[in-house]
Amino acid sequence: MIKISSPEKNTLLLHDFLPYRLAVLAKIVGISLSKIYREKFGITNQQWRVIFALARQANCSASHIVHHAALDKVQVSRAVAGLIEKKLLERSADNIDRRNSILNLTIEGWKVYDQIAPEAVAFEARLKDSLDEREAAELDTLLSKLMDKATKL
Amino acid sequence: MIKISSPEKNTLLLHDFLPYRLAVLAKIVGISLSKIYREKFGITNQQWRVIFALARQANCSASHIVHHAALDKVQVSRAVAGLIEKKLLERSADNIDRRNSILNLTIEGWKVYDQIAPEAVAFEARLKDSLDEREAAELDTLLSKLMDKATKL
DNA sequence: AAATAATAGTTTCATTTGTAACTATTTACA
DNA sequence: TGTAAATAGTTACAAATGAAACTATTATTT
Repeated sequence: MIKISSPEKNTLLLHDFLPYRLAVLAKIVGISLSKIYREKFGITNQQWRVIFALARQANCSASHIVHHAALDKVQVSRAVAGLIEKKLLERSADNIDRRNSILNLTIEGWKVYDQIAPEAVAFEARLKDSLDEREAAELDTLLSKLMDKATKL
Repeated sequence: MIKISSPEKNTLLLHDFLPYRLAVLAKIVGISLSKIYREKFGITNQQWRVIFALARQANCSASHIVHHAALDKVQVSRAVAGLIEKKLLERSADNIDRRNSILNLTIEGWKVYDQIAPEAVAFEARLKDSLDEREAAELDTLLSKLMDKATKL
C-alpha cells in the first residue's frame, strides 16, 4: 500500500488555507460587529443588512434588497417581517405591479439606523487601524479580485 | 427635527463595508469549497475541519481540535460523532487522563483525506489565480493583521 | 383570449446551530 | 482527606437556516 499522506508531512495546513482563514476571520469580525446591533436593539444580522440597504435606497422592493444585501428572498422576507413587527420598517403596495412591495424605514427605523451607522463605521475603522493607507487600498483591491474570482468558480 | 441621515447622502455603503465584504466573500468561497467534500463524501464543513486537523496531528483529543480548527466543543463533539458513524475516525481511551478521548483517522478516513486534500489545494490555487506572487504575499500579511486586530476587538 | 411561463414574496418542514445544563473525571486547596 | 473548582465532552432544547412547495400577480405565447 502506498501511503500518500502521513501525519508528519504532505498535510494541508488548515491555518494557512485561504478559505479557512477567510471563514474564521469573517466569523470573528461578524460576531464582534453584531454586538452593536444585537445587544442594544435586538436586531439580527439579516435585519441589519436590510436596514442599511433601505437607508441607501428608499422605496425599494424586497427583491431589490435581495440583490443589494447578499441575502436570498427567504432571508429578506423574514428580516422584513421582523422589522415590520418592530415598527422599524413599513410596507406599502405598488399599484403598478402588485407583486412588489414597497419598503421604507419608519422614523423609528431611521433613528435606529442613525445610532447603529456611526458605531459600525467606527468598528470598521478600529478593524482597519493596523493598516496604513497603502495597505487599506491594497486590501480593497485584493478582496475585489478574490470576490471576482470566487463568483466564477 | 434634525435629520442626521437621509437616503441620498451620509449613508453607509454596504458594498464597501469591510465586515460585509468579508462575510460575503467567505460565504461564497465556503459554499464552492464545500462541494468538494459534501457532494462526493457527504461530509460537512465541521467534519472536514476535524479530518484536516487530525491529518495534521494524529492521536489528539477533541479539545486539541477545538483549538486548532476554530470550532467549539459542541461542534467538534458532533462532527466526531458523525465521522465515527461513517467509520472515518476512531476514538480510544486515554488512560492517563480519562476525560480525554484520543482521536485518529481510520484507513478509510485517510483515504477520504487523500482524495479531498489535493482538490482543496487545487481549489485554493484557482482562487488565488488572479493574484501574482507579491499580491498573494500581501494578502497573507493583511489577513494576519486583520485577524490579529479582530481577536482584540 | 386562454394557457403557460415567469416573477415577487410567503409559508412549511426538516436540518443545523447555539446556549445552557448535564455527566464524568481530574486538579487545587484548606 | 474531603470539598470545591476546573476540565473534557455530551445531551437537550430553543432558535436560526435552507430547500421546496405554495399563493398571487404579471408577462408571454399561441
